[in-house]
Amino acid sequence: MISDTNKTQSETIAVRIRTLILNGALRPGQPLRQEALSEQLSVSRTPLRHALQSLAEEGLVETIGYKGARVAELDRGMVDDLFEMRLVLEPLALRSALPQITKLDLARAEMALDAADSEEELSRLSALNWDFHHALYRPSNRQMLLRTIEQLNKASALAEVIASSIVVRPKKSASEHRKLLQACRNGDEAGAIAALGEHLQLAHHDIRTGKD
Amino acid sequence: MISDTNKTQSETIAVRIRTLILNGALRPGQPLRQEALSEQLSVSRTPLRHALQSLAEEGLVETIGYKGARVAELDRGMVDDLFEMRLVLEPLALRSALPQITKLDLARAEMALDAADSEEELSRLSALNWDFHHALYRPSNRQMLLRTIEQLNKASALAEVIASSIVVRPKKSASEHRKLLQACRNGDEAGAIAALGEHLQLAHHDIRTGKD
DNA sequence: AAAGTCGGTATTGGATACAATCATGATTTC
DNA sequence: GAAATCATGATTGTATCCAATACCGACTTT
Repeated sequence: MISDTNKTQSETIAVRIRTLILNGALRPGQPLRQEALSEQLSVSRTPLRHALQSLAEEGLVETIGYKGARVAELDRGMVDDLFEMRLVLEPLALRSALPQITKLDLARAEMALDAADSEEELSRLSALNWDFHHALYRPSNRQMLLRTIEQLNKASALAEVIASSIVVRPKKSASEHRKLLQACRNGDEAGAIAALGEHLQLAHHDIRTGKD
Repeated sequence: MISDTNKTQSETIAVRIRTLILNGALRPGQPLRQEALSEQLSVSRTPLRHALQSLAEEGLVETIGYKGARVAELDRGMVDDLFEMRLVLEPLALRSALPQITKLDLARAEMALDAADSEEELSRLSALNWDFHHALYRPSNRQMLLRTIEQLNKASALAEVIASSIVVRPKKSASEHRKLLQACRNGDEAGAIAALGEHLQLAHHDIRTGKD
């Protein structure tokens, strides 16, 4: 998607750490020592700190001044918040996008679903999950809305990891996604909105039950 | 509110830059040279870059790899997004907060309003504006929701600066705020929600018309 | 013996020096 | 003469070193 030419190390490092978190290698609550991480990832502490800050603003890690950074812990209330917000914002984006959606967008969404079917790694799975949703919302051309939704999706990905609901989710998620995609193809706005709402509520439910 | 003891310079610098932006000293689109800013604020470039990154994640500045940072420019579509999101999320927070709101919260909200009446500086005004809204939403104890709303409010503050609607807004805003506060005092949920919706729509309208 | 204080160590935040990247203008080539 | 290329300057990103702060244990004092 984005050219790798401007590979500012801070960003690549942020991606790698995000991967570690979403794969469960770094568990929620675990402290992130700068020196250890920097040598493990073979970079200086400077870009590492930038990456940690980025992830902090994303909500994946919590950082306290002079004390350090930890992988974020999301309690049930936070997860409820996340999905309640997604449940009102994402239909908004979808409704705005549908009239302007192109075959290319739909193809992109389908590609993400196909790739997800044969993907095992959790971080890539959640990335593909976002690719799918993003493909459907992007035609709305509403940057601010999409930005906020993206943040919520990333945080949701962490919630799924915490809930360990990823073992069962992908299969169910796939069929829900297909149904949503089909409705979009048919230009069935009401059906698409309904499918999206269902999908989000099911995901929320599975995360809640899988949690504790 | 928060103890100043942990005054990590990055944060204090971020506050100062945010102040400069919200006061109009740094206009949207204006490039932010690291070296110039660092010597102007009497700090090294290291904490300055952290501050810029924070502001970037907040949406007040845009940063492009290896090219630099600029004060963010918000077009009409972005402003529309901001207020559409606020219009659905803030009533959510208010409704959750009202049942648990205390006299202390109401007093805090009123303090913010009183202080705003005699405040001239734009950045402090927008800070007080957020203090007021925050006081009403905080009892909901919904961290994620509040976090998102706070981001949207900060971006809205920048939008007001761009629109230069601050000259007229405060007066109107004040009465709207008073009405909202009174409804909260009376435990009138429906009235409070309505007042909040009105307030947001009026603010949105004024920013749109004042813009271009 | 308990509580508070003082010092040592580990870890983070900041300053400076260096490398990588981008932009601008001159120069060369067709 | 126009376009492409290369070199030079400006600006950002990164590494290393130093300072500030927090954590922890021993010691003193009552």
